[in-house]
Amino acid sequence: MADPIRIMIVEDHNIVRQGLVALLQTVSDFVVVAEAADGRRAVELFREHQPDVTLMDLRLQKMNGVEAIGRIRSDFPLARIIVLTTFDGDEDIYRALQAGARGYLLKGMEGDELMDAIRAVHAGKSRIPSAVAERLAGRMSGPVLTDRETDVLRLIVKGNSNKEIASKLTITEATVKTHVNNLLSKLGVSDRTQAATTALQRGIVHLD
Amino acid sequence: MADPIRIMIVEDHNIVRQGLVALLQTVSDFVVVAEAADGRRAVELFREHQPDVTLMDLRLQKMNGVEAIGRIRSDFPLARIIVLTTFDGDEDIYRALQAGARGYLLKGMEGDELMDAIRAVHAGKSRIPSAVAERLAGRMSGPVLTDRETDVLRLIVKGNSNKEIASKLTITEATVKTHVNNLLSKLGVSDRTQAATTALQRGIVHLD
DNA sequence: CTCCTCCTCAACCTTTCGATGGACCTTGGT
DNA sequence: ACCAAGGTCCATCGAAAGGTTGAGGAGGAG
Repeated sequence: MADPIRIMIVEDHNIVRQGLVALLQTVSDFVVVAEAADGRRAVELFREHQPDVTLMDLRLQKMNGVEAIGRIRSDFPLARIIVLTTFDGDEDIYRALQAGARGYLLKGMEGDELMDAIRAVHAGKSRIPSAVAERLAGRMSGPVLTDRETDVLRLIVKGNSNKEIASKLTITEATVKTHVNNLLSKLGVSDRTQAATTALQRGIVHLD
Repeated sequence: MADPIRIMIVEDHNIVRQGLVALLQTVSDFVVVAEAADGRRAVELFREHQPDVTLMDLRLQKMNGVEAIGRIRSDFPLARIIVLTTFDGDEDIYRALQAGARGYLLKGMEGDELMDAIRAVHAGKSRIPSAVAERLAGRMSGPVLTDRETDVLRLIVKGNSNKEIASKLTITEATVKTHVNNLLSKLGVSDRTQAATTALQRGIVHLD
């Protein structure tokens, strides 16, 4: 038999992570060599163990999954990382793949698919389920928010008025209104409350 | 050795559920007798297997966890159910305990605590971590939204204007404004967008 | 019965939003 | 060098939202 696949698991919910470990240990050619509960620790442990495949959730303490992927890949460009998350919205999928993830799995999938994906990614392939790929395509076709618009959107979600946004970005309220207008049309909604909820739904911003 | 504790797991994410099963199987006096991926199935399987302890997530397809708990407890008042979730906000904790849950655990806790909780609840005790209990106390002290206010809040989160809300509830816009005003002061916010985001954060309503 | 809460509605006023049109500037392609 | 495009910026105006006060009816608790 070939060498086992050495796996690192990055997941902030202890019970879930321990469950994943137990699940993967039931497969003879998998061995979990490291576990991390947050992004910073993930980067450290990757350096130390250099696992064959890394399973990474995106919502993490201290450093989010996307940033952790980026840092790991900048040190180890061949790192094979699979995102394993509970669908955080189109935007997160896109950013994770941009950062260098080779696979993107949803926790709702079957354990078998997880095993397959680990083997596939370990063999140098990538693994994007069609359901995820479709969302990605949708994101591509849709309009992309500019940096400034994203700034404004983030402040809207936090409950700021246009005046407050203007103050925080040191621009006039009129300018904020322009950005808000562009946001609304790009997001396909008609007011800021809808903008906030769809931004959360699509994962463009998060509540912390 | 005593009889093993017969456990049912209700969790919509397959991978997480299978991980939990694998984790619990590592303990000799636990045996997982049923698994459900949604609330309806949970009620069916409880009838069929009548497990000693049920681990239940709250965010489920077809029937949410709170409703499933209520139905199970109406048929089996002695059912011992532990909520195992990723903190959905104060409101869900309250509703789950109201519905008859004996324990409320967060997925971020250690596996040991899960095992302890299962044994404690099986022995007829209850298990509410202090972190959860504090939030519960906070909820108690805070003002409680009326039914109508909750209706309005739900429609606000969906992005409806006051006029649209009035139409959908078949009341006048003036009345809607009254409810909105009461909502804002009860939630301690100053506009509807903040109301929407804090409602999501506190788990009073959910995005689907 | 009476008190209290909730739901309902109205009038009035102030502030905020959203829509529109146009300015300047940088960037990349011709 | 040019100009086309997109991003950021700003002003004005009508519409919507929020604040305030007041008030009537229905239903439950004491």
